[in-house]
Amino acid sequence: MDTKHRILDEALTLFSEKGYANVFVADIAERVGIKAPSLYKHYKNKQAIFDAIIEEMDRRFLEEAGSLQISGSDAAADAEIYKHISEEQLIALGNDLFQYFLHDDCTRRFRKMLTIEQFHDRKLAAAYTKQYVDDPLSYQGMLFGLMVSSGVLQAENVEIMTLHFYAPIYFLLTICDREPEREAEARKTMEAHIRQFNRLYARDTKIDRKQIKKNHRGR
Amino acid sequence: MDTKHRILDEALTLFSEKGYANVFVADIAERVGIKAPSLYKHYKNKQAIFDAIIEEMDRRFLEEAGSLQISGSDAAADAEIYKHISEEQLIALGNDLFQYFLHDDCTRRFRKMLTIEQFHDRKLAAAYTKQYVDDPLSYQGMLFGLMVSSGVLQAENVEIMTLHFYAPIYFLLTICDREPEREAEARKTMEAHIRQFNRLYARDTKIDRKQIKKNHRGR
DNA sequence: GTCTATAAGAAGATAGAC
DNA sequence: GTCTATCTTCTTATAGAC
Repeated sequence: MDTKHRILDEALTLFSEKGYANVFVADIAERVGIKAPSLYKHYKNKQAIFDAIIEEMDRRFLEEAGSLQISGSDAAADAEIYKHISEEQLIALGNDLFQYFLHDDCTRRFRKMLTIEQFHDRKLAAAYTKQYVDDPLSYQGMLFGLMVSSGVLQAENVEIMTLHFYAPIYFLLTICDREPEREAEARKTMEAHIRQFNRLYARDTKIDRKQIKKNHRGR
Repeated sequence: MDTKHRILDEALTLFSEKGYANVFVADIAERVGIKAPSLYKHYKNKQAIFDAIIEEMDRRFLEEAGSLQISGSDAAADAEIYKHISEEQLIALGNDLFQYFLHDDCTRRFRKMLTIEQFHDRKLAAAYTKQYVDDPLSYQGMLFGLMVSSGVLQAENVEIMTLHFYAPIYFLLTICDREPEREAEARKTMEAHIRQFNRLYARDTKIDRKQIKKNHRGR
């Protein structure tokens, strides 16, 4: 990786941990293995580094069109799978989504950076909402629409169904960003969430009430 | 309000908008109507102002024991209401919860401040998780437990049911913190969320499938 | 492209008068 | 308790040699 790109990488790491204002140009330079003044040969100033990160990630998201997709592959392929999805497949895909958001180092650091900087100006607020609210809801809403059409799931309101699927995942994600040691717990909760979600919305599953009572006592 | 307290108030406003590092002692002083050096007669340094805010809010939350309670009143009273809750009551209480979190100026600014500073150290991360994750889930979980016991609602897993109730509300709240102009939309979504939540978990409501199809076409 | 030296300016904090 | 003046330190950024 060339110096210009390594600067962005190290800056993103630092910005995502301490926030823009608490990171000094010298800190970034040190991690790259150069002195601060050398950095100005690559970027006009500190703000230009931040802007370059935003631009780079914008480009990346557009390229992949993937951060919002459950499977990460293309929409047409997803659509076919989702028309006949099983509970286990739904869980697997929820896990993939979680895995991607949490363990792709770039998306994780970028999300944390946006979390810290989201109130700084309207552009960053809009970027956050697009990445983590509107785009995921729109893409997943399309998939759930397919599932309802094909009769796998049923709902009064598909948008709310999508919210019921995504909001808990988002919620658990923010916990892991803040306290990574809670990841195992969050993963278990997410699996239980998706199972219960699937049963609530499944077309033909009748809930066995005796089973419910038994589970209840067992805990 | 005395100067000492006005300093905290103005500092909280600034910290919640710009983050600790981007707020200068002179900014706080100016809003209070004094000069920066005068401020040091009230607090040892800038950090002490931040710490005092955290302490003050801790004290406030303990006193009210209220940020986590759906109704804001005491738990015993809530419990009685919730044993026989109707859909409209559930919505009303969701609205109250939303109203409180968004429009109590102190809690809103404090939440935004913690959002910005949550990655700064483990104490702040823990404070965030306690306030906006564990305490609400614990309190609301207790209420939903009552509702299940009394037979108003049913669920395989009450903790997940609570997550299904709270996570969408939390999600909508973060949208409003970031982009207040989306509040009206968020309130509508929240009402639809609670209605659908109630129907999904209601004990005796059979979903009318013809009605679903009709609604679906109608949109 | 990287370095050393350094300028320029900001921001936190103190001294001491009133 | 509030002010003006000032100190100190830190941080960004530039100049200019190699």
